[in-house]
Amino acid sequence: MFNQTLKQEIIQLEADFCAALSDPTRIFILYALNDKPLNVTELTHELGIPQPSTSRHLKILRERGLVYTERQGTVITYHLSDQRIVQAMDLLRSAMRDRLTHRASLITELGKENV
Amino acid sequence: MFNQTLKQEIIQLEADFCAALSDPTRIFILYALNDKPLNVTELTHELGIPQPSTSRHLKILRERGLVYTERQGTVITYHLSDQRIVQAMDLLRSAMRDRLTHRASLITELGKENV
DNA sequence: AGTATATATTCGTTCATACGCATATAGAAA
DNA sequence: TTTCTATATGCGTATGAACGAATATATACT
Repeated sequence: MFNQTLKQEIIQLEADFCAALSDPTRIFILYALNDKPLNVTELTHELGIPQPSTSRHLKILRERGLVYTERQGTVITYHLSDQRIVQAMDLLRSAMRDRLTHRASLITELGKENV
Repeated sequence: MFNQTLKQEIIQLEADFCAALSDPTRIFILYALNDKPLNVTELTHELGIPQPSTSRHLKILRERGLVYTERQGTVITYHLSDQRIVQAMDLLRSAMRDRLTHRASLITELGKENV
């Protein structure tokens, strides 16, 4: 009962975390920040989208703790909060790649059979 | 141009992958399947939700390649397709845990200051 | 063919999310 | 205070996801 509820809450947090990752723009942002910290203006140029869009995506990443900020005057620099986030993305990416490779080989085999 | 488009498509795939993970029920399913393969009826009982809901969540996981199926008669058993999926989730979970721990310690510090 | 069980799909609704556009706030400098 | 730059937020809309309830499909068995 208590543990059950706790477990559900943790899984909900995990789902929220993943929801933050389920948008191409935000994934791009995370990889960019993994390279080096950037401020909103720099990110906006990298992304080629309106500045308000960048800010809104950053807000989501910030609220869920994937990034943190550092202020110098009016400029706010965003940092990736944890290396493990990108490590996890890389794991998913490699699993995805293997899946596509496997599917491709199935199609190749299918082609041979249909000759 | 080509590489740019390709990169965007890969990131989109990655986002779809993460979207599959951004639901508590599906996370629960993945952890359950990591334990051992289960059929739809078994999963439905584990989850305590209507069977059609289970099927719909499984469809999403299946379409994105996170799970695969094996049929014996009328029974369809679902398997986790790749260990790295759960590994990635565990990485995110640990990053999340550290973030919460850190936040908790900040609150503790704040408490001391306010005495 | 007829029935029973396992799994999948459809429909309608409700709720969340993303975006464009405009505007608001915050800090720095004159 | 005014102005400039950097960043954030509000509003309206359009698109997508989740769910309950009902129903459809598929396989096995008689």
